[in-house]
Amino acid sequence: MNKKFYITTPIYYPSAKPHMGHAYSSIIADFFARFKKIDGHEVHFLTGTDEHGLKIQRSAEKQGVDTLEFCNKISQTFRDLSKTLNLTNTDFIRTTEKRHKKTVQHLWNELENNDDIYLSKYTGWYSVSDEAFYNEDEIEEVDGNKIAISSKSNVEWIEEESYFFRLSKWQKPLLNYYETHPNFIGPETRKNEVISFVKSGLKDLSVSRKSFSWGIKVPNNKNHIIYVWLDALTNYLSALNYPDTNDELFKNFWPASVHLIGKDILRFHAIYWPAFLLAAKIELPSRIYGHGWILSGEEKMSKSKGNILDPIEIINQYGLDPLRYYLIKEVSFGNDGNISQEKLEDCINSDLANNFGNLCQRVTTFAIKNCESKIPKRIEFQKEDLEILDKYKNNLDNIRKKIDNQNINFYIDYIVNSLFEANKYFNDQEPWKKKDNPLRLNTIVFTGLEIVRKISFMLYPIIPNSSLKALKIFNLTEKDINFSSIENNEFLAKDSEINEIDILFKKIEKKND
RNA sequence: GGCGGGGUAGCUCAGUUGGUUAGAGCGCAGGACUCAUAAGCCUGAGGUCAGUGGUUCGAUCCCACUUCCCGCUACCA
Repeated sequence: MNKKFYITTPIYYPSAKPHMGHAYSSIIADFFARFKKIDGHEVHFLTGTDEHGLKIQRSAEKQGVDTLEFCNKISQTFRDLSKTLNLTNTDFIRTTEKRHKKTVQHLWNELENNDDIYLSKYTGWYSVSDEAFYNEDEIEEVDGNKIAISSKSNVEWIEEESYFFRLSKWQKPLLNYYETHPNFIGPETRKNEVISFVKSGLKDLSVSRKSFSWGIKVPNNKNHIIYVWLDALTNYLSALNYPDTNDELFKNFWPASVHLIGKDILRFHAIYWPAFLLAAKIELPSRIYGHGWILSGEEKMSKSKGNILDPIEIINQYGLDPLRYYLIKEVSFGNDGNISQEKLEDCINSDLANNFGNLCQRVTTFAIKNCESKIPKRIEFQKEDLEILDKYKNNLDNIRKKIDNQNINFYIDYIVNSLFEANKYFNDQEPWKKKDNPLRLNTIVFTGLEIVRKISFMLYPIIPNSSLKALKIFNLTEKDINFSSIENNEFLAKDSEINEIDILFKKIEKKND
């Protein structure tokens, strides 16, 4: 039986068009999905859109369009983004789909039957203009009017009937779970935040709303709709056809291997979600990972600052793979990352064009000119050849381990180092001086080609299109890529034709200022 | 305010369970080569590892204080 891997992105809230943060989450998820795929796993990779809630309803009203039509349109832009980013997602779920409603209502019933949901009243100081509730200590009285201290807007006392989830009951089980499953939340600092939050005490959670209608109805009370988070989180299950636990998808892929999310929604994933699952007696996902934000030059991107880097525009200008590579390489995974167009250009020139692209080119061209355009047949490895080739062999398990710990930076640093070594190898061996020694020349060329092939395999999860382009040198295609085969030093078919390839990455001409 | 993380080369960041000359990439300067996208390779410049005090034979790494930055501190997601 194949090993299974189930990874999810957040489902995106389509109240606005996709931005770099969405692109980042998706690209990273795709990286893991592709890596696991070439490492022999059966992969389920889910992304989608979260389409309920007051904000969506209002946005649609504002534009005077039907709410579902509004969602259809914006959800499509996210579907398009998946294409643009070349994601290998195996499904795309929308919370407005029937399959999802069915699952959410089933889960609701489970929770209610287990006495984890009860009907009560929600009370609090509400500001209509802020759309927010405030605590007693966040308001003050001025001229007999209650106002919110932070925004100075009027607040009114609201009492609304609401269903509650007994979150408080799960405080101890959650803490216990965190302790017995130290890898449940990553990275470590986020885990600490979550734990300290839970330790500070959990109140029951209001899980229904009466004030608006755009959502999934509470099964036995049509006046209420289900709180968006209980709704949204459930997508990870509905995409596997839960509650049909005999369904192949569910049997194969639950519990999820990784829910990849941004740090801003960690609480919902690391506290509410596991609490819901515990209450419904469903197994918990293996890992929740909250990555950082993508910032533009130290600041959050904002229109007024004019520092927005729109993923689509960047891709149109530089291409997809450079963006994928840059985001994965330059952002220290787990932390916030500062990106800039200038750094992106530097990265393209030094890493992709000069280092990887040029390596492919120099080795290939040399082989074409000196080995009759064929992969050398007669070779005899020497110490220095095996030294560089065997290094890969000895690192595969280590790389797998690092990937399972989401240590993306290790992975890409390993590749970059390999590129330096490869270029150095070719330099030191000086095959252009070995024209009177065909055996040696052939061996060096073969070794060079093997290295290009190994590195191209490793680069596939990061820059799939470029990797495949490079592999055309050897007539290799996607189905040939196999991570384990990196330890094979004689993978390439000897005596087979070598193809000339176009330049992989064009250098960016930088402006002089 | 409380809890947590952090301040390391011009820039982005690693690292040290305390031990002789503190690392990488980019950028910068010089050199040898020429297969290659004037790419690659070699060498070098550049840091009082935020500050002060303490523990220690010895601290960038441990402790205390100071200072600056950031995150979390429940129902907008």
